[in-house]
Amino acid sequence: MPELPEVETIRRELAPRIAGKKIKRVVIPPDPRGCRVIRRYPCRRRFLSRLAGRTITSVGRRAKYLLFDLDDGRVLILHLGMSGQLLFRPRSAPRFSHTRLVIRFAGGDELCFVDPRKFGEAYLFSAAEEDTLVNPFALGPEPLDRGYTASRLRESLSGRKGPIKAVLLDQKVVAGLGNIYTDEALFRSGISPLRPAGSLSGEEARKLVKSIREVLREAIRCRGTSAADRQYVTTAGALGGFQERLDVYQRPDRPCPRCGAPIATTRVAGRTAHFCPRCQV
DNA sequence: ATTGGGACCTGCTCGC
DNA sequence: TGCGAGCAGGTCCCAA
Repeated sequence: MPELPEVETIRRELAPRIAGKKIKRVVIPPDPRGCRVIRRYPCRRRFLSRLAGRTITSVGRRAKYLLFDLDDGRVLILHLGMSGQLLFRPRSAPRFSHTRLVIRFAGGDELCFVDPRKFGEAYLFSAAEEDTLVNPFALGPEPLDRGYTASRLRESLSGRKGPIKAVLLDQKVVAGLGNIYTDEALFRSGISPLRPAGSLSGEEARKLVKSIREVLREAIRCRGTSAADRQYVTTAGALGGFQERLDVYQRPDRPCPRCGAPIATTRVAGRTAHFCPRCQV
């Protein structure tokens, strides 16, 4: 499940390889069952023809979204959804199954968007839209930005009665966290995923922000988490490394690394939450 | 306004 | 061995 560290890893790999490259053509392979990868754009043909001939000037990231800035002022935005992979390779290689979108570059390389579960999304915003829709996805603050502080977090938690994990998963509150890193950050800060969000003390909010930042930075250093299903890979198809360092995520019944109690699971906001029932209160 | 749950998807695992 | 049920979850949408 690509979350902030996985998307950032992909961005860092991609930027030096494709910045300055010219797009020859963008292709959507035929899919008899239909594919809705292009979102909020009225015409598929127009979407594709607008990209042909453009040069990618830089590759950015906002939360879990990859931003490809184009030389005409537009920006191509990709979200990997649940199962999305972006694979960079020579065009001569045989096409992967579940390929939803292919960006072919002048010179022969291509970037393949492979996405079995079809939750991935592609957007094309114009310069004018960028001006007016500064934040088209209503995303909250980036947790790794300097301006992201405990008081900022506490402000957004105040009065909220929902479980803290559900609130952290809300991209309007803080942008870029998913199921893996909310579990890991809550474990590190000793807070139960079920705690009412508004009940966190200032000290707990401080610890939580510190844990969120630490776990995200470590995961980026490890090039992301390839969990049990191995759905996340880097642009070269390599696995990440942070799965070796997970304390609680996908470790039910295994001993808590801090106290040895068996890791428990529960259901929060429709997802499985993993936590230590002794350390996290 | 906030919160919970279903829909969207497909591949995989599990139990019978 | 085969089959269906259940599960995985990021985001959107609707209802309470």
